[in-house]
Amino acid sequence: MSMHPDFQPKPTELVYEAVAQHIAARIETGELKPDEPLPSERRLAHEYGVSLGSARHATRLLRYRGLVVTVRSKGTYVAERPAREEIAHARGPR
Amino acid sequence: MSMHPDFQPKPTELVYEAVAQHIAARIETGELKPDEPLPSERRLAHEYGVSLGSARHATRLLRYRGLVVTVRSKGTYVAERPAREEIAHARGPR
Amino acid sequence: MSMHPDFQPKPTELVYEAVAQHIAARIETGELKPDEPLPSERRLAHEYGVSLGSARHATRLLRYRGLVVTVRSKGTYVAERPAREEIAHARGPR
Amino acid sequence: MSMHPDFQPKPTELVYEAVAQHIAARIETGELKPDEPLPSERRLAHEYGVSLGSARHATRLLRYRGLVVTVRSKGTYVAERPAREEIAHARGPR
DNA sequence: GTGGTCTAGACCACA
DNA sequence: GTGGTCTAGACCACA
Repeated sequence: MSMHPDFQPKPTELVYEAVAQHIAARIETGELKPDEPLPSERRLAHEYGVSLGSARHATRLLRYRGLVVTVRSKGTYVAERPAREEIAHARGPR
Repeated sequence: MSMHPDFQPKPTELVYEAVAQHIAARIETGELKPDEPLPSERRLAHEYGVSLGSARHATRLLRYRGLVVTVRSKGTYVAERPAREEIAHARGPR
Repeated sequence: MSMHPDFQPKPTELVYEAVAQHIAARIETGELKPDEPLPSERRLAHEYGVSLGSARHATRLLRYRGLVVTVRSKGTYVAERPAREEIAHARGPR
Repeated sequence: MSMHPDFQPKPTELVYEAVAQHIAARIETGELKPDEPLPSERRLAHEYGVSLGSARHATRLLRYRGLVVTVRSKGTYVAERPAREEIAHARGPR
């Protein structure tokens, strides 16, 4: 169903949280680079085999966490590294 | 971003409505006078920092409201005062 | 290109008008019945091989002409016969 | 004025013919490759320092001569080689 | 050099 | 998963 073999949410997990963490990992590993666009929300929904609403919830979560920035009518982009680290600190060091 | 310092649409506002109201105010104050041409739609898009489509939507609105008249291939002009007042009355006094 | 073999707009025609008339004919023949939903605008765009904007323009036209009613977030439906006939009369018999 | 140093139409030449021939030469030399888009007509007008109308006249000429194909709302593209040669023959060998 | 039409495709509010 | 809004930018008809 999903195009991402690593993406196997446990039945107990929230689907949008699982998607968000999977995308976050793709950013962390550099597969998705700063200032590059994420796939569109429709495409993410399709790639992960989830509903459009869940894909949106996932990108909203990433936005709140500072990992991505959304430009209306243009797309959602991976945030630049400094912005991402500031946010990570605000939530406390790992 | 925009050349008009007063023009700061809130993210919740419709962009074309905000542009239309800003232009309407410029007509009201006499900055744009009867029978004078508005800036072209391309120029309005640039001045307000919006897409051509939104600028066109804004002038269409002003046309419906009787504030301007459009002549194809020529331009869009501020309507003469009587026409503007008729319309204003039809919608009821403020 | 398009899924509707009858749909062959001439290059001189307005695309959205051609799409609107083709859909109107499908309503007239009973292929699309009162209170039934039209295909979504995205689907219409795909079926007729036009952009989403043109498909939207076509349904807007049908709405103005009273042939369909649109419910936001739900879809666009074929208007009930009485409403359609009122409108047709208002424009005069053919 | 113009960005193309080679482009120096003689005062006796038709401007659009001179532009068309300059673009034809850019295709011939491979600077503009098959299936690649030409600059937009607005951009061509700017690059060659001519009016928008002259730029359009030039691309229309190239279209008649089979050197480019225009896709409405998309752009104008260098024709594939076979198509170009057929046309050249129809006009007689060089 | 204007307004008109059109493409392709993004996110948003809502149900 | 719909219609609504919006971006960016193409060619077209006309004056």
